[in-house]
Amino acid sequence: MSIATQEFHPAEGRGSLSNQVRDHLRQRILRQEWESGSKIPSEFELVNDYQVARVTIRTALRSLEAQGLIDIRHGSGAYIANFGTSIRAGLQELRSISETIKEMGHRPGMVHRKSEIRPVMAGDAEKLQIDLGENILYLERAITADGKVVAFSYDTLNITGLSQDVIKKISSGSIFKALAMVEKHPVRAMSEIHAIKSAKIGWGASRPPQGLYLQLMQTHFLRDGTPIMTGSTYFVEGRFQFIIHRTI
Amino acid sequence: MSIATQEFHPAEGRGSLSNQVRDHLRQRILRQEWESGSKIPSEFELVNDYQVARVTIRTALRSLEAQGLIDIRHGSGAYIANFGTSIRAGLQELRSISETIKEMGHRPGMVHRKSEIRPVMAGDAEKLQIDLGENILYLERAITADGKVVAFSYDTLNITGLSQDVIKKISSGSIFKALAMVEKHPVRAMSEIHAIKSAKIGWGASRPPQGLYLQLMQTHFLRDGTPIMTGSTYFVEGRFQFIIHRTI
DNA sequence: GAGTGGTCTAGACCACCCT
DNA sequence: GGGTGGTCTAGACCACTCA
Repeated sequence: MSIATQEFHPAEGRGSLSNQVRDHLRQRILRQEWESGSKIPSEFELVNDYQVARVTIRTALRSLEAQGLIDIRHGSGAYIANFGTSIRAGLQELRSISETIKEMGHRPGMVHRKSEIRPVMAGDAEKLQIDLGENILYLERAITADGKVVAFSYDTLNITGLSQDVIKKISSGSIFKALAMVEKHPVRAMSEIHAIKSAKIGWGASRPPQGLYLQLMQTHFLRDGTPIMTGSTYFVEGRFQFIIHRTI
Repeated sequence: MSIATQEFHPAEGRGSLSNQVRDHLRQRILRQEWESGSKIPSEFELVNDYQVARVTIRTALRSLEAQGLIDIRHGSGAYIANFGTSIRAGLQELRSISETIKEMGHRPGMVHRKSEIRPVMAGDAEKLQIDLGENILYLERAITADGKVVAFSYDTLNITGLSQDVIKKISSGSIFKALAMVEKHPVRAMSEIHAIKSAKIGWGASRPPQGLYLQLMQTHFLRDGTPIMTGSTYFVEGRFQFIIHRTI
């Protein structure tokens, strides 16, 4: 009948309505409002609860299915999927890694190893659509869960137009949060996926001995299509479960 | 104005209308009806050309964007993306690998190394939702492009209810084609993605010396939700370009 | 300001599951 | 046959781009 655990208040500037519904439902799922394997309310019930069109509910549900959180069965309903305690992420969704780690019940962390402003290199200049010689911000970071490294990230940011204050925040804290402050939230990314084994990637004590990673080579874009960041994130094989729901 | 290169005839049994439109547009793109970087017709023009609703056109275009074939810019239009000659595949789309290789202008091939009927093992029984002791079809295949191996595949098929004839076809030719004959087309798959390095994977002369692969551990499902096949495909790192379009 | 893509709505019809 | 998901339509309004 009613929306449990917490009210739903569609808000300005929090993304599309369907994404707001999706995020609300995701929280309800991750807080275990429904047991694993059990059925969530039907689309018609959700339409009533959230007071939105059915297509909007469906878009949200499809997205949750792509994240591996629910399993939709034609003519029957949508069921909570099994997703133990491993940190699971749907690949087609652009989300903060730290946010995902937190939602999955682990303690996220971030260690900045290097952050420097220097002229852009040729390949990155093309990807960021800026002129050679312009300054960029280069970052090397490690992302941790419960103190253990899950990924190493090497990124190049287009900082033209950003204030010193914002650049400082990016260099020390969360990139996404700092960019959000100045309305420069990345909304999409094109990624290439590779397997890589190298002893040159990463640093520190919790660097995996075998040096095996799932590499996401990506460029992030703002709403207006401007590239804002390009680089590679190396996920330590086995510490992060990437899933993908494939359809015809 | 009109639909170039070839007529569009929506047909029964060829999937949803939006997928038919998507496939028709994909062919037009891959046949280079438009130059790289140039603009394709607007949504309103396509609505007129294909005589379908705008939402249907949009669904098709979004799918092509996810495949990395076009680049959609708000307020401006959809443009043909750059995708050289490398074999590129969008991960979220469930397609025949051979079909993708062919469409990208290469010569696909398949080498069956092993195919045997034997009792199912514990892990696979659970994934295929069948009882322990039931017979399955186990396959080991190599997928080639221009004679060079791009992937090794180890799969277990649920063959309950399949005729000897169909099983024989599966064992020697294309799984998808054989299953399509008996209306058992897989329509979706849940995949886990891993990086793996192992000398035990693959066989033959064109096995990569470094043994580095992108592993897709997947289970395929029929339209009614029944699992039909489970297994792993190991893509030789560097010979297949997997991309993914990520959005908020 | 005209053109274009982004999103949402309300309603319709169909296919499928279950009892 | 009633409930549920899958798809499509027609129309609306908004945000963005570009001349």
